[in-house]
Amino acid sequence: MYTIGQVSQMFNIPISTLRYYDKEGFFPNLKRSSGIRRFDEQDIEALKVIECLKESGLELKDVKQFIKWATKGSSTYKNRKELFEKRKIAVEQEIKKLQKTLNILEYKCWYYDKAIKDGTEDRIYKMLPNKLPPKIQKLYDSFH
Amino acid sequence: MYTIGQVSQMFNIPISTLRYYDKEGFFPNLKRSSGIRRFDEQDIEALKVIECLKESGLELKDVKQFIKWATKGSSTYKNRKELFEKRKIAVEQEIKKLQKTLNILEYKCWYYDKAIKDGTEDRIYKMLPNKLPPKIQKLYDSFH
DNA sequence: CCTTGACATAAAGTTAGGTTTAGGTATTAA
DNA sequence: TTAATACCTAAACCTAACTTTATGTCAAGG
Repeated sequence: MYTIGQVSQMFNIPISTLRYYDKEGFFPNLKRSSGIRRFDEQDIEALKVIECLKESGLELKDVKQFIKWATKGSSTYKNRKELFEKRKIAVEQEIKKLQKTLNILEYKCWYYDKAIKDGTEDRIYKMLPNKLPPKIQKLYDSFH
Repeated sequence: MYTIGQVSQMFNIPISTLRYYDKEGFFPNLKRSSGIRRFDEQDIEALKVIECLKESGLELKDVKQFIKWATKGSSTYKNRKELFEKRKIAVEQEIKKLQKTLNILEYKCWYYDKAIKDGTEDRIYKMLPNKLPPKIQKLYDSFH
């Protein structure tokens, strides 16, 4: 049995966050003695689940939904799988988008590196795209 | 010369967003005739810059800083490069984190796929980590 | 003359996931 | 006895990038 302060230390999560999770209903079985929260193994397990699902990029409302399904047992495996499947597709798209972003940034870095060396941007502006270094041209093409 | 409605259509950006950008000072040279905003080529160029920098994942306050530097000329190439360099490193880290997230999600998908096939999670719980399929074991190890 | 539509403003609302504040209780140590 | 801790609550605040709302101006068309 742990107090909120102990759980906070064990998981390195602010007390305010634990209270917030409680208020949001993430510890359906949390007990109290004379008003003070007492976290038992079940509550600690619930917290581990929250942490893990947050790690996988789920929003809290999805975590909540997942917990509901999990307490309903084996009839909800499909729902749970679909939840992760959807999130997986979203993450794959996020990664793709960030890789495009990275191309832009690498181009920008090259651009200003050259501007610094030349002392001016003029020579870059006058450069035809097909005269760019091959690697840079690839970057350039990837977002134009 | 364009009205706000025309610009909104040309760029597919809500009118409210354009007004917001204006209020935030992103169109330092925007003219008005009898109270109505008139966007000229310069303002359109400014908007293109905003769009491009937002594409590269910069926050509006960084976009603002960049514009300030850009109007100061060649003496700020270094500042501008550093801005992109920093953002580049941040994006690389975001991608790494998402790839870890993806590993968790792929594991979860495998897990529930198997639970659906078995009709129960029990057999997975009893499975030793070194008895997992090699690909799944790799995923599992990557976040444990 | 009246309505429609495009423009304008200021201020409040939205979202998520908390954090901070103000005020109160209960136990314990000096 | 009083001071320090650790706990409690409700409600306000935070960030970013907008969006919505309420209200108003102005010109053209029927």
